[in-house]
Amino acid sequence: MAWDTEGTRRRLREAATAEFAERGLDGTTMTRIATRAGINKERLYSYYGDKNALWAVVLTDELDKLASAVALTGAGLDDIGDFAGATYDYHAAHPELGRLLQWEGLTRAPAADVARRSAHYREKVERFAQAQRDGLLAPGLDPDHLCFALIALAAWWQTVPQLAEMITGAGGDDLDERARRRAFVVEAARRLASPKA
Amino acid sequence: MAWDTEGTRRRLREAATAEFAERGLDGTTMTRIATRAGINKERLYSYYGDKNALWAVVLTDELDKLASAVALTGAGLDDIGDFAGATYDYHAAHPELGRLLQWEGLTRAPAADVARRSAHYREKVERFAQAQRDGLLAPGLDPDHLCFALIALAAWWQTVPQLAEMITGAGGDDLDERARRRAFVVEAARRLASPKA
DNA sequence: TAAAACTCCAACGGATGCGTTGGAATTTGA
DNA sequence: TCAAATTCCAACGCATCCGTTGGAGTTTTA
Repeated sequence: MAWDTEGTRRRLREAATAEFAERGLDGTTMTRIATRAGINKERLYSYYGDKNALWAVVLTDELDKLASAVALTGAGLDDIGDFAGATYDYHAAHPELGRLLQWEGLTRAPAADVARRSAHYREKVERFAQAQRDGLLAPGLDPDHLCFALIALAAWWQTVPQLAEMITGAGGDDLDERARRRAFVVEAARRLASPKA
Repeated sequence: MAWDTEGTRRRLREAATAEFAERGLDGTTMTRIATRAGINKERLYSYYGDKNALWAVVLTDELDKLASAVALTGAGLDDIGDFAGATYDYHAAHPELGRLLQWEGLTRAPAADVARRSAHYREKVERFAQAQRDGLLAPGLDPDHLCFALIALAAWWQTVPQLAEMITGAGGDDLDERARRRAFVVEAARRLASPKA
């Protein structure tokens, strides 16, 4: 059997991503990661250093995936709805990233990649502002707050799934409920941003 | 010095609330709680059992405080706005609750006090449904999803403060920004629920 | 063929945390 | 006055985890 060092690295990284998303930095043990990957613990340390370094690698990787995933194309009402829907879809399909960011936020650690993420969001806000000036979106709403609210609508479900289940009576694994939630998110985004009313 | 068992209980509970909100269930140590309260660890165990039981007590307490601070009186458009505003105010003034709920959301443990919390929310949802039938709220929106979205709008700021700061460019300790956020939440809630449009 | 790189395995030292225990003060109430 | 309750203190047994180490196979490369 030929060596596959890159495969070993990848399997370790994937196992670490899953474990970190599941249990956070504190709750994850290096032994569990190695066992999950089916690789010896010694390899884990020799490739990735200590636990904190591994955490940084995992988070940076997932942020890169996010950066190249969701885009805001136009700035009309339809685009707003699409954006909210796509964001909801991404979080529903990739709950690991949301969970990783939550763990990061709760541990009061300085957020990773602040500059790039800030620029990313400011570009979206500026697009909203322009759309407002063009009369495509409701005037009187702060575009930054609107942007933030759209993300809230899309991400809140994954953030407090227990609360979502208590209120709706169904879990996020229920496909029908998931579709209803998505439809609500899109409709709510449109109502929020609509220039009428 | 006279005994003050109730004070001892309270100090332990308050210390536990602060520590749990700060570090979560796993990250918190019983020794830290006792030290923070200035009370011996043995008292902590004799009063509250083990760590999980203490966690449940803390969470139930904080949810009770929220429930008695934020009431949904009527079901008209103004009441919806007031409800959203009051919820925002409470979370802004008591960020611990949001953090506790977030920790709970991240640990896959079954939520504490599910029955009572579910009943509490279902009562609100039912009120929304009735208001819809009366034509006071927008038809076509699932009342449970609407209820969930209102909480999202109010709580999301405290949940991901780093994200809020990246998007708005100001922190939650900025009083002007805080007022703008509150105004946005109230307005957004009204736009969401409004029967017009 | 020989050296270098990769992998597995078992076990260690040090640290931390949970929950408990035994003992000794102090205060309360009968 | 005396028993019960409250508090503090120090330490224990047990478990877990981190990060490392020494040794032994296997595969590649030179």
